[in-house]
Amino acid sequence: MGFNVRKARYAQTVIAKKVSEEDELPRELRYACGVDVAYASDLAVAVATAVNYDNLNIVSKAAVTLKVSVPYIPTLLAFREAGPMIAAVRSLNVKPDVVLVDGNGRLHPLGAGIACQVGLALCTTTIGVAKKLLCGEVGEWTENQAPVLIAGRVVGMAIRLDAKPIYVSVGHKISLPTAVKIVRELTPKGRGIPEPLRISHLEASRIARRLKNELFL
DNA sequence: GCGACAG
DNA sequence: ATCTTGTCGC
Repeated sequence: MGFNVRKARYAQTVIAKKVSEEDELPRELRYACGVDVAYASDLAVAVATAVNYDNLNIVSKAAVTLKVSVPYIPTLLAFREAGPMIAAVRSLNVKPDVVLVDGNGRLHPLGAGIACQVGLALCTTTIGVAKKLLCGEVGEWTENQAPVLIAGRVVGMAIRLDAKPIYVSVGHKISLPTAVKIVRELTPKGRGIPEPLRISHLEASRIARRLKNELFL
């Protein structure tokens, strides 16, 4: 049972139409979450970290380990990592108001990155945060941010909180301006990435390394 | 056909 | 993403 690239691409065209770029967040944000995935051979370790929006203190952290068989194919990342990510967020003890996903949202060839897929599945507000540009061209920088365009359309924003820029895009139920604002508020000075994502990344890496040593993977 | 390509 | 120690720098 191999992975069907053609069907996956078709699914993305359907997903792209269902994404909402309207702000549908509560007035006051209480919990923000960050999800990331690390690997130990074919075992995907997804970690979701929920923090208090105001002080960034951790309120809940959940890890899920699942065997994955879908290969990593650029633009089709969601079919490999969305499942573990969704399971991790669902394992949290709190329901986050917004979920930051390690990867892109609308900043994708078909406007259906992993953040969109996770948002639709959880029916929650999501934001895509990538460390490297997948596609598109970076426009003119204004202050510390520049739009990312695909065929003249703004699909994301490159923002530099420190040295290297990160790429923010709409996942689901949020507008790009609001997404950028939230990413900035969740990124402490000196860190170049939102705190809940940084914590999830470190935790997932630690767990993956433990699995390799203990299970000889 | 050629080159690029989130994690 | 992962394979990998020490080392240069703030």
